Amino acid sequence: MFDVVSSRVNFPDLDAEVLEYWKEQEVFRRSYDERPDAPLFMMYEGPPTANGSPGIHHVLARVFKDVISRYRTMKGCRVIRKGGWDTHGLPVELQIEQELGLSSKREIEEFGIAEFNKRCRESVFRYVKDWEVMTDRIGYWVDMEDPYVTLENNYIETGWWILKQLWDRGLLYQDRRGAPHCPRCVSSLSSHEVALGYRENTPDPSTFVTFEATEWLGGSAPDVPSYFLAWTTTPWTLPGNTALAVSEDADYSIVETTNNAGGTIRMALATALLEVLQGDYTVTQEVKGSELVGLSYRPLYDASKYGTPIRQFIANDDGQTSLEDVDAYSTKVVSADFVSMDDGSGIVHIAPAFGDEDLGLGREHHLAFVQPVDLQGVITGNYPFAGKFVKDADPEILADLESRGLLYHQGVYRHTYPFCWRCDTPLLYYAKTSWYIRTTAVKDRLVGNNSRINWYPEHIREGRFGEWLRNNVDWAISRERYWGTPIPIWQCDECGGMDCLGGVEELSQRCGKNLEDLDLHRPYVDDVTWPCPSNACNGAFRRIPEVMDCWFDSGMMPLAQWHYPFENRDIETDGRLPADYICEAVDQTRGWFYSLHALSTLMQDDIAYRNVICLGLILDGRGRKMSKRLGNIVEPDSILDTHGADALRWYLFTASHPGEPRRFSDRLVQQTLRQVLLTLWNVYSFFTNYANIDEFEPSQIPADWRPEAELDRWVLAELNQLVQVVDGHLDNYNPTDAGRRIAEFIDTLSNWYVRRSRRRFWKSEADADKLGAYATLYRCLTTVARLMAPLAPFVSEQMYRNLELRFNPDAPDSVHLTDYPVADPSLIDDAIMDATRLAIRVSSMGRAARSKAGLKVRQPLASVVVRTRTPDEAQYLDWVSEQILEELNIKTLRADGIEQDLYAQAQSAAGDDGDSVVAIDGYSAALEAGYMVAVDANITSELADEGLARELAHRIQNLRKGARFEITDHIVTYYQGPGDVERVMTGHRDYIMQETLSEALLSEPPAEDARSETAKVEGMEVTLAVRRVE
RNA sequence: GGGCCUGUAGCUCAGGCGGUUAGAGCGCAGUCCUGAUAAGACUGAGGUCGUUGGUUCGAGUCCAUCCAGGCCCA
Repeated sequence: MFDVVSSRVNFPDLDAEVLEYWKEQEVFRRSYDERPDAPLFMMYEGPPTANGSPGIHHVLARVFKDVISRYRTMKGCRVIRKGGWDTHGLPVELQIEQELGLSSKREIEEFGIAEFNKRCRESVFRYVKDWEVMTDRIGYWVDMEDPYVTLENNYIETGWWILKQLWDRGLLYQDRRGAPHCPRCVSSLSSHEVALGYRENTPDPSTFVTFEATEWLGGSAPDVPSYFLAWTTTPWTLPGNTALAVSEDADYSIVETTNNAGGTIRMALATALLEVLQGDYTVTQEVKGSELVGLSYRPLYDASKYGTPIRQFIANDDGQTSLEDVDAYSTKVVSADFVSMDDGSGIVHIAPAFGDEDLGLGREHHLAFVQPVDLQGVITGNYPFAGKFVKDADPEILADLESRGLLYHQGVYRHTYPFCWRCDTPLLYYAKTSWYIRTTAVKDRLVGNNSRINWYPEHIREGRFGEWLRNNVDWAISRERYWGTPIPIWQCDECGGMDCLGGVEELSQRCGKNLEDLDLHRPYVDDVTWPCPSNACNGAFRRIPEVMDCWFDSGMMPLAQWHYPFENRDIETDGRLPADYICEAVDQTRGWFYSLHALSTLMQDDIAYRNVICLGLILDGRGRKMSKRLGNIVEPDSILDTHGADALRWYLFTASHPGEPRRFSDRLVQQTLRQVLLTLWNVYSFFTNYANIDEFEPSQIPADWRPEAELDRWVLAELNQLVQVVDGHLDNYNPTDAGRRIAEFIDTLSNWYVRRSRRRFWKSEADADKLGAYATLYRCLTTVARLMAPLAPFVSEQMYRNLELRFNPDAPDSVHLTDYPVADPSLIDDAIMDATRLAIRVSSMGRAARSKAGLKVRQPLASVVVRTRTPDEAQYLDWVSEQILEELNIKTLRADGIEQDLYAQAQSAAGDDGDSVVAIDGYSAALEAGYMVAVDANITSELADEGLARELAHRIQNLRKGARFEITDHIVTYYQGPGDVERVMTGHRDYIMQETLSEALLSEPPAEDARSETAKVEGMEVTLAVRRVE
């Protein structure tokens, strides 16, 4: 006997039962422990930061990771999926800063780095429990008992080893760059972090400033005051100006105009941008940018007069440049290729201490370097506006220039500007030293290796990711912060000598102490020092203060999760490198996808992953991005508690293709549940109910059984084709189309196979046809359960256990330990699939024809005429006529040539209206795409009686149902009504008794204990009643 | 400003190489069917397939332009 399956199912309860079963049976562990020789399939878990509760977008990534892993397991692989936690980084620090009420680095240091980092460490695991519960609940199988954790010493040590390799190869270097800098956090931000904080329509001063020329075209000093007109949105950088840049090939104009005081002046600016001039002017000369190059001008603020040190880029012997102190500086016009002719004046103010392009230009032309702003964004020196925060200094600088007649024009410019995503402070571009990995050295390999990665969707490879790689710049890996992997570089505080350490043992040797038990984090690692080994030097080696970008942490997980090379050296060859599969959302293109790719190209010159699904964003029901700020984040819990995990998973898989953004709402999940899972469940419930009544058991199916009945052959053809298609889709990392195809099959199975086969299950005799029906439906259900197991692991497990495991103690304990179904091509028969599709279509049209003519299906009709489009189809029609006649409740299918005639009549009656139903010649005819189905609208009294008999049987059935009788209960039926009822009850006695399991039809008032109902039936008042026979 | 993606019914989505009258589900209105079904069937309303051009005998599909939205980057 099968377990009784109620059609009322509570999926969340079912989930809990299955989870319990998996736990008892240790199914997940066994899915890899019990197949030591199976080929490996590596899934890398992109580590989440557990410093917040998981949201629905985390569920999305996790179920996509899971579905492929489960599929590969069923295909016979041993799937390694080690969990991981990302535990370092600014987000963690920010949270603790807020909790402690700290607002600057100074306050953190006063509070104490040791205690601060201790709080960071604790906070990271605060939400781990939530994550574990969610992960379990959605059926994501990942090893959470032995995860990799980026804060562990072993993990950090692998990072040190990697940096040491790069150091030895000259790929790790320190450089001064213009980097986005947050003056509140006093730290550079990575490009990834900058991206989080762009804000549109930020107003900034649009400032046109004049720089007075000390030399003019022709060489001598000008006779009238002459200026270069430059534009900036950051007046606070003007004290740092040491050059002006023009575009060599562009046209520039010298114009004559009057200044505010009414005097005549000359100005140079780009011809293309003359429109920025305010009043009347005359163009006196046109020149190329190249002719302006080399001309000198007076700085707006001569640094030597305002107490700001002056340095200058000097060429070294090795072709590099260094900054050296100088007493004075000259300022001149240089050429640069980045000068825009779209806005400004075509002459760009250059301050090497700030922008990165400016810095580059400074190096190239050996410009002076003036830095009048400190890292907190405060103006230094003795400028009139010294001591102010840069943005507050802006108006004062403008006023000062105005008073000196050097401000040509000012307005407001709205543009997109980056703010610190943590604290909303506007970022400053600030030239300072950072550590870099020279990824540009392997740029060609980055691009080349990328071509070997299978991206889903494919366009990411050459599009977003390829574009990013082709524009690769060196990776800034240092952060002037506290909670992160410390950079293992020590420097002598006297002579500046440097050393990079590649492991704890190496460090122990260097300092002469056993550091095995040292916490490798700050501040402890900062206490490790040793005397400078250089003979002439009395200094000490101290660690540089920076920690690493946490993207480096996650990018090194392929090696660090195994503590390579200190342990597990065999990962080089045993298939654990590279990953077969990773999956994250598209925002990881420049995050984890890149850091994995960059590090494996640098370290192994190989790809880090073979296949990657890049998920689109998950949007709310109105199509907006989910964010804490908008408060539209959907909590997975409420969805899981109402609809269960499979419904949520199924929805996420099938709603749209992985790369597309997807809208999410409770309603859509519920729709999925009803349409797919509930439909399947009801087929399953139907099957088990009747199988139990008939005492059918799987062992009754002969080993060499083949389907004979048309319906069976058809549905098994569909099933085997489904297996082929679904297997292909999953093999191709496409759960979306796999799920959609399964859903289609479930719909067909329920609404045609079972619908048309019901009588075969009901009938009392146990013949070969009935066994065939059971064997067929059994096979469909068990196969579908396995097919959908990777997508909907809970319901498929439940079905598997009841349908298969229960009867076969030798079967694997879980559907997830079974083999994925393999199609039997010999059962795939295109002809029968086409024929049945025709039957479904004709039936649909027949229903339309009946409906239009008011002929309800319960009323039998004499005949139907069908016109098909091709002779092949006429053949098929013959084949499936029985299905059609039964479905439409019609006696005969006429195929005596009448169809052509009727079709012509119907067409002319329909006129221009292509698809329609028309009444012609006693028929009601439906037309559609060249087909016609015409039903005979004539109802003889004999047919009418038969219809009434069915109507009465139907009413009796409803009474049975209302009285909650078992399907197999026998009854006595009472009836009272006019002569028509009496006649039909007598004339169709056998039919009605058989349909309703009545032992007697009594024309008398019902017994007291009978369930009774009086109603109008086709205009007649009829009383019907049923009583169960014990 | 640059790159990538997306625009098909009120909503969510299908529409292999261009080819009869562009489809499904949900929702709405109505009718019907049902002893598996919280389901299902039928009818109806709802589409200038984002715009404008082009290629073609023929374009939702191919090309170009523009518009709108999204993501990423400046």
